[in-house]
Amino acid sequence: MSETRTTARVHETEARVTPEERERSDETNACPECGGRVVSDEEHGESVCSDCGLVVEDDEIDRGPEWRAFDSGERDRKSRVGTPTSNMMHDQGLSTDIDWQNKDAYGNRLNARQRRRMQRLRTWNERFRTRDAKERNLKQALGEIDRMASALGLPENVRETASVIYRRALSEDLLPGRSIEGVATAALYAAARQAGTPRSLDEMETVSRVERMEITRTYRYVIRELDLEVRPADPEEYLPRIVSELGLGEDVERTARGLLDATRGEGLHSGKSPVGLAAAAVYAASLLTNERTTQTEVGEVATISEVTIRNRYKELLTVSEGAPTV
DNA sequence: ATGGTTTTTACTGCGTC
DNA sequence: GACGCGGTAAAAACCAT
Repeated sequence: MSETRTTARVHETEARVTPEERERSDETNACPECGGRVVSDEEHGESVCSDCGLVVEDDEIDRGPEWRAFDSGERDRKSRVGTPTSNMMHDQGLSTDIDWQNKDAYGNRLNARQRRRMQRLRTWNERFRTRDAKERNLKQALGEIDRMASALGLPENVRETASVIYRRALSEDLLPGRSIEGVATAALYAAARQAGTPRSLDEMETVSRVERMEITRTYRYVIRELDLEVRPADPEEYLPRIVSELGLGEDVERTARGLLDATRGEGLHSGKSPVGLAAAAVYAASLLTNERTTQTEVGEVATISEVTIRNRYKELLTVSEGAPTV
């Protein structure tokens, strides 16, 4: 879905043309036949040459009132100029509303047969409209997912997964009451974890437009409702990124991985934040391999406090004492 | 809502460059 | 003196109940 760029621009905002400008521009327009002056005939939506009568443009939209009006009251009633269309409305304000009252245009009551008919029309009209709303919703969400994913440097397949999750959430009606942003973020968060390239909540928070609490709440909700199975993130999955962001070498990563493996069964990992463990492992490994870095630096790229790194890395080293790694 | 656990914040002292 | 590091206490956040 990467190449699906929206090619169809909805509507270029049309420059408003005041009647005066139209008059003026018409003056300058020459008739292609006889070279005479072309004037616009608003009443019929045509542009006509005043000399030879050639109709130059006949498909203009006539924005004028429907009939001639002789006084202001009549003008109000007969004008067909309504609310301007706007891109703020997803359908440009052009969708149809079918009145709930069972009356015809003259205010007369409809008979039973007509009422049933109208009821059916209402139903379908509503169905089409909500389908449109979902499409629009999806479009926005996918854009959002794309934006966040690239900000976090997440690969293509994660975006795929995220959009699948989002689609499912949408089709199971999980959206009402929740923000598009929030669900999109939750979907991406889940997708990243499933793909083995997790991003911490802090990172998600920095690229998302919704705040942490909503992300977690929505995330839990989505996971539960869709029965997504997400294992707790493995600290090792954070290693490559932390290491590379610090510009450390391959053996640091290997050593860190060794430390994590060596301590895996010791109950050290459970209940602790995976990022914290990973950060600590990297720091410890940097000591072991003499590729120095500082706790502060590691903490920064992993968004973890130095205190946590200190606590974790001491545990890592003492527990893995017996089994020297490399 | 509550309590237990983990993480963060803020502050301190020590040693080194 | 700035910096990296270690430690502590209290606050905040998180999670299961």
